[in-house]
Amino acid sequence: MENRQIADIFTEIADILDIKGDNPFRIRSYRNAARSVGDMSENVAAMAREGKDLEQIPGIGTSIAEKIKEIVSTGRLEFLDELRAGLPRGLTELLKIEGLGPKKVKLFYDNLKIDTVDKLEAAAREGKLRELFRMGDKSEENLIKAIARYRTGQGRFKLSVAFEYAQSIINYLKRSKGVRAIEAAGSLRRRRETVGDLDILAICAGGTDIMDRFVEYDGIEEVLAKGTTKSSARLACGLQVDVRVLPGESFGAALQYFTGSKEHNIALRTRAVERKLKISEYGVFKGERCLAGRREEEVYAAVGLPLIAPELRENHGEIEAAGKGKLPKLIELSDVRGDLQMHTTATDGKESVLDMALKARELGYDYIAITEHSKAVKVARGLDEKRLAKHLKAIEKIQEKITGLRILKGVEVDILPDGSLDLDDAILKECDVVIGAIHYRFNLSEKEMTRRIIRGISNRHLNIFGHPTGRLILERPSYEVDIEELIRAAKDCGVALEINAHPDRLDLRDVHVRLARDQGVKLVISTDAHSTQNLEFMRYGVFTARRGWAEAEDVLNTLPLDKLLRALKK
DNA sequence: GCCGTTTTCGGCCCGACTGTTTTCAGTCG
Repeated sequence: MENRQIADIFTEIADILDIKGDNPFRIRSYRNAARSVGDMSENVAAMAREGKDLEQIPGIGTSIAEKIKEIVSTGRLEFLDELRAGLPRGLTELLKIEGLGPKKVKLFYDNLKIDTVDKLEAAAREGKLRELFRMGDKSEENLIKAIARYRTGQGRFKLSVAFEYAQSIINYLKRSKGVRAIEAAGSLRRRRETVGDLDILAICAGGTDIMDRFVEYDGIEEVLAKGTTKSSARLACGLQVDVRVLPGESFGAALQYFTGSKEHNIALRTRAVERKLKISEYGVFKGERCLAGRREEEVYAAVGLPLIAPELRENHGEIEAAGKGKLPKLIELSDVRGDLQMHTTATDGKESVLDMALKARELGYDYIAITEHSKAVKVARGLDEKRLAKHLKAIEKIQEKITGLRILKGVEVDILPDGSLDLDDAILKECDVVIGAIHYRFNLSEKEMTRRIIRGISNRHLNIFGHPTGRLILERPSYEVDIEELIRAAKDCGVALEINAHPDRLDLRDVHVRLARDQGVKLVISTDAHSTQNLEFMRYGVFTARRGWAEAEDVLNTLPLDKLLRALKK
């Protein structure tokens, strides 16, 4: 059983209790438990079966631990069944509609027996909702719009997409009167792989026109709210953008607050309360007196902590680590000295080996590896042994034409369904870098897939396992694989795991990076570039590595060339 | 329902905006 399934059960419990108007703190406990389990890299069901102490998991106490055991052993939870019996199933779905919370869902259900999105829409269109307590025609109108958005399923956006919108809006807003500083906060600043909305913070002098200017931004489809300190709008692409204006003396506190995550902030504020302080988006206060707020560092310092990098702010142990001076020294983009996966016109890349090399040199790299597909990847015209041999010779020729950059001879060889490799050892031996990867037959059972991969990476010529889970963000889930067993096997085989930096992949993902790192498995960050432009994806891989607490020394392609080559040897 | 280096009971983060009111509940982040 996946952690996600267990988390979903607790979320449903929280939703139902919410609608019933239960104790809000009890509800929060279930939501915390859902998040905690959902974010775990270790399989909770397996932990339960092995008799491990579930109460060690943050947010899990006696009662919820018991419920997890029940779910794992019976596949059901009596408590949830009882809760469900009292309410129609569609009610919790209504909570997903923006602007609809538990109170209104209950109001609509109690008065009009509304328990589906369709019934809600019909009631709104017929003007029946406006007769209810504290409802009006405006509320109905907004609900109809929110239902339309819910139906088109606009949710989260890939980090790279959100990044580009944020940059464009910030450049536009910078030209407003009186803007002194402007920065994006939120999950974008934490570099989460997907972003739900943009939070843009600005310091402005008096008489600013930033909000007037913001609502005129030509990508905006609908203005949701407009005030002097906060405005919200939805772009045509569906992305919501919040802009907040703050006084300079609060900017650090606001940046801290709006960067989140919510869970990190709750933990930080709790720490403040223990010190008789209060943290809000305006500063750190002792009674009425403001102790800090201008800079983010001051906010953390006020509660006795060093600055915590935004990528770590998930309440995944970073506050404890900071308190003990044990924060990792996170890898930086400038630590990366080369890129170890890319494709050229020899297979499905768009540009030549020389063009890729020149661009890489421009980026300041010491080395790259050219790693074409093997023959199993037919759509990419993958190379067989003979064509690869010729290609390796061609790379040597091109190396003669370029100085200041080493072009490593590589290949991305497919691991076939039986775990054998798609190319003979004799040719793999000629390569400086051999990446193993999976590109087809994703539908094996977890057991078969894990066995396939472990057999594949056991090949003595294989150095790196590429895009280890095969997922495409928001498009395709990972194939089924026992990631912990895979990580152990990578360690045993001396194989590095790739953080594929392509913004559609980011694979390994953050929590698995951390798990691998904790086990002492080496990582590489590669762009999987299919064009010179794609080489700039490296930053997304570095973001992911940082979210996984990785330091430069965990990542092989921060090494100088000679050390890298030694490290790749098995 | 969870949690604890002052605690096993009594807390649990904090503020802005909307839409409905004429002082505030609900929702969001």
